[in-house]
Amino acid sequence: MKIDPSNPADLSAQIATAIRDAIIGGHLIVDQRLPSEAELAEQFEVSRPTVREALKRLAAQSLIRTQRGATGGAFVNRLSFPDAYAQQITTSTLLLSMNAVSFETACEARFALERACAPLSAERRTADHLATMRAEIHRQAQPGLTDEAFCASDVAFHRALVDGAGNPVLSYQLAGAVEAMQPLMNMITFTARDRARIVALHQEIADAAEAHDGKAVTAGLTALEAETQQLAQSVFAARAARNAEAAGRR
Amino acid sequence: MKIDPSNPADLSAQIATAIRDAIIGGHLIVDQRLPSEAELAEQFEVSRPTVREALKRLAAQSLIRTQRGATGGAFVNRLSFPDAYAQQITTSTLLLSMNAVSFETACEARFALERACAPLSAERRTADHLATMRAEIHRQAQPGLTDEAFCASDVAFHRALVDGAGNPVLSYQLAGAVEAMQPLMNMITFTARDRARIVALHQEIADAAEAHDGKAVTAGLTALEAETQQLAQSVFAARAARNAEAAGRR
DNA sequence: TGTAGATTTAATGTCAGACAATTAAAGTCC
DNA sequence: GGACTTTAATTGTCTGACATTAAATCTACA
Repeated sequence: MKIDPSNPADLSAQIATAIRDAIIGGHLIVDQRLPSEAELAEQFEVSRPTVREALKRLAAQSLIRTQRGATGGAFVNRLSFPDAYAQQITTSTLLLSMNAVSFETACEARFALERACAPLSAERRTADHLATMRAEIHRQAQPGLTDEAFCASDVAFHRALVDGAGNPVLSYQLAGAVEAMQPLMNMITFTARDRARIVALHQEIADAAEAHDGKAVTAGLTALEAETQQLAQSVFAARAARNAEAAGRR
Repeated sequence: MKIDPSNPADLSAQIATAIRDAIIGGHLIVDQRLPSEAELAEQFEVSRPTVREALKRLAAQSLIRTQRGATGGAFVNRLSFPDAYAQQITTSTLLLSMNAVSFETACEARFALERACAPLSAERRTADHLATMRAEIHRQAQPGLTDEAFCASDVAFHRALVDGAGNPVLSYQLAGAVEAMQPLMNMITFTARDRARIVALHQEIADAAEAHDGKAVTAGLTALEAETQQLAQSVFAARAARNAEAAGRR
């Protein structure tokens, strides 16, 4: 494992890449201890701070963990599902917020992916998943709920639906799609009538899931997508009109 | 923006979190320059190496980029789709390889997600996407292709299908699901007959996409999933039998 | 002999100060 | 006014040191 000192890239980036490749390539296995920082510095012929910067890069991606003390050091970390969820969500959220992705595009992607889970979830959902969905529906129907709380409950409902598919890989992939929508959804103000329509559709979906009717779950999601898209469109149109009017008065 | 020196977590981790939150929360906007390392060190009341470690953590997640020179410094980075793809793929790949996820589970998730793109792709695919799919099918039919090359072409085919949906968010989400399967697929040896069946199904899918027939694309993917699952099962069963026999001889 | 406590040791975490490399801007000369 | 030089600011890297942590080892005493 060597690095190229003539490479214009940072030494710490090169070292991080070298170690990352070793992990991905299976040369370093889970829970294996890496050489100490001093040893790595010697191996790569750089100073300890440079090695440390490389290790911090890897730690930021949950590829390694460090322990202090006599038998401490850096260890190859088993990337857990929760860690992967978290990374997936921040990446997706930032991607959407920084790239002027239209609500329409994001919403379409989200519901398309969610429909992918519908048949599996209808088949396999447990009583637990169903109970979560019902509980969230109940919360959503309460008056006086803030828009943010309503959105958060919406996310919880959909996560329960997705988790019902009993496929952790699917849940992981969907986490980003569902959670990253939340900031976009928070831009919408929901009237009581809007909420009632959404709650009714959630009810429909939960009923279909209870009846193990995958087709009906899919249909419910499609209706919910249409409802959401339409709602967003009208909210954005109203906002644009208000802005235009304000500009006219200036 | 302050940190807690009594917190047991690394100072560099705390600083990285503080800056990350500022970016996510919109207090730091894209292309904005962060204070210089020296200034950050003063603000947070830590040394420059500690600040640098924090910045490297953020750089590892593509949240910032750094420039040397007089007007250089750390800048909030616009998370590009390619960057997000790359992160998504490494995370997904590691998640699968480190967590003993069964081939069955991963395969199910992949095809479920891909079916989510089928109707959209059938509707919107351009001639370009179709051409890519045809080209990959042609490559897959060539004799003498290594298993790895066959798998790589398979991935390219499916990416073209997914990209055909014309939704970058969808493409991004799928990147992980499709690419992360490749290491698992590479564990399979394909006989000529296996390949022929897969190529035939790809042909079917491409034809359906050309005819804008979303249902047929979905059906093709479902058939391909069944084929893949069955193939994997028989390969793994054969391997297990061989191992058992070898153990018996010992 | 066994165990509780003290000591040692090896590792990461942090700091201070310095120099090198890079790059844009300011200054200078023709 | 344009080409060249100088300057200044910033990141990249190095050296050496000390602080902190936690396991392993040693020691004293019952």
